[in-house]
Amino acid sequence: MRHTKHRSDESIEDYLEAILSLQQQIGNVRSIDIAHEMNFSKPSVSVAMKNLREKGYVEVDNNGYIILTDIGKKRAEDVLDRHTILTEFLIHIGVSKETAMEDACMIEHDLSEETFSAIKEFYQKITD
Amino acid sequence: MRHTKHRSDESIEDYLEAILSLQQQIGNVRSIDIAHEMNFSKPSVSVAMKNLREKGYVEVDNNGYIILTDIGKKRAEDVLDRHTILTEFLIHIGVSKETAMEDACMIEHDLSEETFSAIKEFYQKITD
DNA sequence: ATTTTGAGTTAGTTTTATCTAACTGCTATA
DNA sequence: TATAGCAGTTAGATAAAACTAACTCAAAAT
Repeated sequence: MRHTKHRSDESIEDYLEAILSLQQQIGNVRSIDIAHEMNFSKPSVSVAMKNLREKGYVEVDNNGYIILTDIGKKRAEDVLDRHTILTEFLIHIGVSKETAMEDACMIEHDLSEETFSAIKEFYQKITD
Repeated sequence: MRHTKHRSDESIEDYLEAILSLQQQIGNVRSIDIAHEMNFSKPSVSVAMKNLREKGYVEVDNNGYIILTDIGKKRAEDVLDRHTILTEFLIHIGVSKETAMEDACMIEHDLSEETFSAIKEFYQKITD
């Protein structure tokens, strides 16, 4: 037996999000940067990058820089987009910035497309 | 190294919530009822109940019925309360009932007290 | 030129929560 | 009364994602 609702690929999305975010901040991204950013050990990131590579989300160039593939970039942007909107929404309804960011991070992987869209539209409506 | 933000006791809370919900529906609750409700195997539930017992959340009487302790009941009610409010909020902003329930279930464990309160208050405000 | 440092990998461990298989023991039915 | 079935448990397997220890290898510093 298997639970029907999966917590789908939360770890993958966290890594992709961190990679994109780091790219925007510092340009070229290495494994070690991800480790520092996420507070994980080097081996954890090494194994995770191998996984992302095998799934076609990233490539690694000769200098060890991690490059998002098209699908990797798309997924990373999706997650970051969710993160941003959720954070803004939570701040708008009175949550402190820090908590809003933390909680957005917790739930950004779990919300269905339907719910995310609804929140997005609702937020746009109330911030007119 | 350890991630700072824990996905705290999600499984425990899911079981407690199911127990309370079943109590309300059918009265006395056995392990097998939980297994059916949650679509888990009997051994999974058996082990989980042992865990809940050791943590002081439930007791089991001579007939095999599972009783929530005071702290178990409190925590179960907390989770169910979150579940209800979140579901109502999502429905209110246009999410279908089914998706709202599913998504509430996914995020009810993760939101901070601060965020949950903010959503609760916000929801009360907009439904006046 | 040797040593140190830094990045990355490999191997093996841990934890958690699921699973299946197989057992116990009670209850009810044939 | 014997058997069948149901609830619960135990033992062992699996999977994911983290960890530490220890290695390689190249670049930088002494």
